[in-house]
Amino acid sequence: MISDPHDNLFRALADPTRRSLFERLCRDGEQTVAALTAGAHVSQPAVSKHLGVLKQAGLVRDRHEGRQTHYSAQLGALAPLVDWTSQMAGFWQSRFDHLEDLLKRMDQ
Amino acid sequence: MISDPHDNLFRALADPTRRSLFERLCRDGEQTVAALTAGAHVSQPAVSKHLGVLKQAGLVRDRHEGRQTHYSAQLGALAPLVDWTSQMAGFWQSRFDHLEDLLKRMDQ
DNA sequence: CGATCCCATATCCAAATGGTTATACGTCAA
DNA sequence: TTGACGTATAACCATTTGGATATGGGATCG
Repeated sequence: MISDPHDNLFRALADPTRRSLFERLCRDGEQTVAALTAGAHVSQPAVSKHLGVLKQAGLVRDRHEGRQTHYSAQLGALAPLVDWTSQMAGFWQSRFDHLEDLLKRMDQ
Repeated sequence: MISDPHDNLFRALADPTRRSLFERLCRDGEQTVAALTAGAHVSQPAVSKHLGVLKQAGLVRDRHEGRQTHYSAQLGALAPLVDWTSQMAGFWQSRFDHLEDLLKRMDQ
C-alpha cells in the first residue's frame, strides 16, 4: 500500500491534542515535556506519545539536556501543507482558465 | 469538551481516500458518485460516507439532479487551513522579532 | 549508594474509524 | 406499474487510535 508523503503530516495534525501541543510550541518556543504536560489535559505518557507522532511527521525536534527533553516546533515541516493547498487552488484556477478560454473562443 | 472550528477540516483531510476524492474534485471538477467510485479503490457506500464527511467539513457541495448526485469541491473551505498555517508562521516570526528586539537592546 | 526526578516505553482498554455487504429510497424507462 | 438504476443508510466487523496506569532507565542530588 503506497502512502503519499502528505499522509504523516495530515494525520499528525488531525488530533486536537497534538495540534494544541504544536501550537504551543510555535507560540511559546522550546519547552520541556513537563512544561507541555502542564496545560495539556492528558497524562505525561500521552504527551510523550503525541510528541513522538509529531516528531515522526517532522513537525517537532527534540533536544536532550540532562534528564529533560526539550521540544521545539519545526515550522518548515508545514511546507508540504502549503504546497498541497496551492496545488488544489491551482487545479481550480486551471479549470477556471480553461472555461474562460472556452467562452472566449465561443464568443468569436 | 470544546472542539475548535478547525477540527472538522483537519480530520476530514486526514484520510487518504478522502483527500484523493477531494483532489479529484479539485482537479477534474464536478462529478457524480458513480464517477468518483470508479477510481476510488473502495465500494460505493464507502465513497458516499467519505463524501458525507467532506460535506460536513464544508469541503464539498452536492447537487441533486434526477437520480444522481453531483459533488463539487468548495475551495473556500480551505481558508481556515491557510489561516492556521499563517498563524503558526506568525507566532514563529513574533518570537523571532522579540529575540531580535532583545538582542538589539542588549547591544546598547 | 540510594532516592528522586524526568521522560519514554509497555500494556491494556474503550471508543472511533474505515471498510464491507445488505437494503431502503427516490427516479427514470419500458 | 414494474423493474432497473443511482445513491444513501443500516448493520456489522476488524483495526486503529487516544487515553490510562504501571514500569523501566538514565541523570542528578543527598
